Amino acid sequence: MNIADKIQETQDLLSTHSEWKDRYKVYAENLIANIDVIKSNRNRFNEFPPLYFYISTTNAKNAKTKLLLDIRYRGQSVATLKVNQNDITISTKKQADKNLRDFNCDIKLNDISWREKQVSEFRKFFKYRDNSRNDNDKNKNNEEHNVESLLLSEFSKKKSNSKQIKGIQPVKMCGNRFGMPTPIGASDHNELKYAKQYGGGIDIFARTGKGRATYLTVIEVKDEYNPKEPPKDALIQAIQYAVFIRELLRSDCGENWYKIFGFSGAIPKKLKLRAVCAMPLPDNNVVNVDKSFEKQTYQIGCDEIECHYIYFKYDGRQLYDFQTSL
DNA sequence: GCAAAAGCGACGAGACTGCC
DNA sequence: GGCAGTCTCGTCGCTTTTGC
Repeated sequence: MNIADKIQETQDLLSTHSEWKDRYKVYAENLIANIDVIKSNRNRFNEFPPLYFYISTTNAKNAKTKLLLDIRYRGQSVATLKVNQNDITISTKKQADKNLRDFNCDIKLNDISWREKQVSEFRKFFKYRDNSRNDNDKNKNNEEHNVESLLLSEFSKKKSNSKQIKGIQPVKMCGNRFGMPTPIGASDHNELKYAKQYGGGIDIFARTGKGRATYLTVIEVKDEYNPKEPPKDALIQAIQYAVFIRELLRSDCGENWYKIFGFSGAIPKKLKLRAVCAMPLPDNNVVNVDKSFEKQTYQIGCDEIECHYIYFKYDGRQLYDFQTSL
């Protein structure tokens, strides 16, 4: 099946199952209603790399009375932050076992105040820890989460002279990292499924470009170069998610989502979305990596999807030597 | 408890296309 | 073809956090 067929297949799937339209309409209304409360609560404390805040659609929806943020290290949840009118507390109840197993962290926090000394020790522990995980890990997904997290940090930089790729900013929810959900499962490259609220999340959702030429960009991340799963497979997955974003923006609640994604104007008549595969290349430079799809475009009605790649080197700790068509 | 460093919002300049 | 509109990026100054 070629890419145009994959796009058509995704569109057909989304029009056959229209359940998502109402659901995403309600999500958008809830998110917009809570933006002020999330922002004002979020302003009460700083982020502390290499720990980062993540918010889910569910927590954003319930933020009115209590804001819950997931604190992640290398993309893995290590604590939960609770913010309400009276206090800011942090807990590792759910994560303590894995914190010890994966990172040798034995600091347990039991819903204690954010300003306690123990909490600053918890932050310090991760700040001065070598950016790696213990070897007993059976779950390979974690490497992908780390690459994803490192890419997000890289893309979030504001000073252009320290950025590997200029003109890119992740879509965030009031300053928090945010996994954009979709109602489709595209992770099995053989079969696309409609998955209701259990669909795949977009690995990295960003705005790329400058000025008027700023486009929403779906980035599918892989943690290694695997000939059995070539860049084009990851690209197709990104395209399928981009088709969903296109359908979402062209639905009743599209204008709301466009605002949530960081734009202040109206949705352009001709909307351009970008789909990107991002993956590390092997060290030995032996692989003649596929760039054939660079800047290829596919029409969906008046709109279009443009294909790109981001390749880089990854040594298990950091990313370097970026190459991109963006 | 205080000074230095880091985080972060506000605002304006620069960049760059979409639309008339 | 040109300019208005709308982004990213740079700078500034305030706030939070760290380190001693």
